[in-house]
Amino acid sequence: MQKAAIERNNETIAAQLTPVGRETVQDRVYSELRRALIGGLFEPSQVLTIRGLADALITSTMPVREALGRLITEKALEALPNRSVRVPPITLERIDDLLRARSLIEGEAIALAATRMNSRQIATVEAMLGQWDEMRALKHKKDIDREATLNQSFHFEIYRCCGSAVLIPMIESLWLQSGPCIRVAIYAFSDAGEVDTAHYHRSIVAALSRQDAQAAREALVADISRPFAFLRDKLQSASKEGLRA
Amino acid sequence: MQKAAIERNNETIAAQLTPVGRETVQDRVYSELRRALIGGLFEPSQVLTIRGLADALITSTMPVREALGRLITEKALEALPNRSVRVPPITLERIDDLLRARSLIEGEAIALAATRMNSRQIATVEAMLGQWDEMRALKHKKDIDREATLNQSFHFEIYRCCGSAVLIPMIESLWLQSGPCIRVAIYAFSDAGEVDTAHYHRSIVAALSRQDAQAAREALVADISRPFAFLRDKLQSASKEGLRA
DNA sequence: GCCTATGATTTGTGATCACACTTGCTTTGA
DNA sequence: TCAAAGCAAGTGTGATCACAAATCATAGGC
Repeated sequence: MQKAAIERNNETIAAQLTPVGRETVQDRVYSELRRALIGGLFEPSQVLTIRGLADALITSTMPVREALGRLITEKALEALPNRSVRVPPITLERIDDLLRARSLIEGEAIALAATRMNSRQIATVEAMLGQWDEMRALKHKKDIDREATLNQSFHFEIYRCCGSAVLIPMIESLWLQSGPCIRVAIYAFSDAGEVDTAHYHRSIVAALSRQDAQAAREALVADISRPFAFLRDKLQSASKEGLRA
Repeated sequence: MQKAAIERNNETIAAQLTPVGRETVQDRVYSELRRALIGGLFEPSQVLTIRGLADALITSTMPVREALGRLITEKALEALPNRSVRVPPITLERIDDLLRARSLIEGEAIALAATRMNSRQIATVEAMLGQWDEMRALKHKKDIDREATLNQSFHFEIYRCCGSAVLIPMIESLWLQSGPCIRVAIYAFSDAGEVDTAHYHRSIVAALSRQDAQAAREALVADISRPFAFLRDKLQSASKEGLRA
């Protein structure tokens, strides 16, 4: 019987080869736009055009328009009555609204994670803490993008442990929505001698490692509140300036 | 100066005319599919094809594929690795997951609404309660669709008062995701002599009218838990049957 | 000089076509 | 008789075209 031998042969080949994956152009465009939005590459109120993005990404309009449609439904972008699309502007109400939603949902996610993380998973996030300190020690000209990426990985590594397939996409949507706002705040931070972010992360990890859900939630809320509060103050003083002028 | 007169004239005309709206085909397709999903017209695990839907809706494939893409990003539909799309199947984990998320977010929304609703808004939902009783009294062959629609209006009328532009789309997404599950439960309910839904709604309105956020939240959670719990039991006994067979 | 109207350009939307991949059935060969 | 190869129908994806609406610029009139 040849069959079993052929089967075995195929299996050894399969073990050595890594699946090639069949990502569509649309998926790549979508991911790229997500990355740009969370990273704050687009500024609030900026208008995006299908053809402009298609040219920038070197594709046709088709994948771009579908990606834009998806981003609009998750409120990462906004469809104006003129049918043009822009990244949502920052308002005081929106900042408070986003912060409340993020505290609620990410708080719930981390509380769940606190009761479910095993020691290996905790070790992973602890290692990321180390990475963070390391980068900080080197202090190579404040690489904001790397810091932001690491921060994102840190949070989502934890959220993934909550075991909820419903909450995680919602958190991603919230990050997408708050991305442009946060980036504005981060830049302002970096000018105004920022406070120690690592401190909050350390208390999060500490709470997780002793399975203290409530403490983890509180530490997380403190962590994500900081840039929002900063941005809030900045916006309020700016609007006062505007009134005075 | 004619200008002011013309302006006035235009305004009086504008006051009499109702905006015609420029809904695109894509929007209509999207709304229609949403309605179908929340209403449970599609059953869990059912596969949907672009061309099939386009034929059913009498349009081309273009609006349909964009609408499907949007529904996939909000997890109302599921993209299989084969690139075909289906409505997500029901599992026990998913039921618990959805119920937890809905309790959390809709609970927060109603708690916010409880502190913000004015007497006119409360009167509106009270009136809906009356409508409900009325329909119930007539008892015309248990019009499940009308009941479901009224139930949806009742809930969203309240949620709209929470004043959060972030929470409401999330709630809509959750209804979209739980629509197919709920419908299965509702049908089972109607077979198994259902309990009094109106009771829960009455206690919700009572809590709202005395601005008791905590009581409103609890009543709401009890209301939305019921079909989920029912479905959960049904699924568990079904899987036991499956094992026995 | 400022406002209004007319034209050109840009932009989103929908339809159609071409292509690649999947799926299911039929046929063929051992 | 059964399994594998091959063929055909179906399906998603991306590109291009046609059209309508919006935006912008320029010219004309008060």
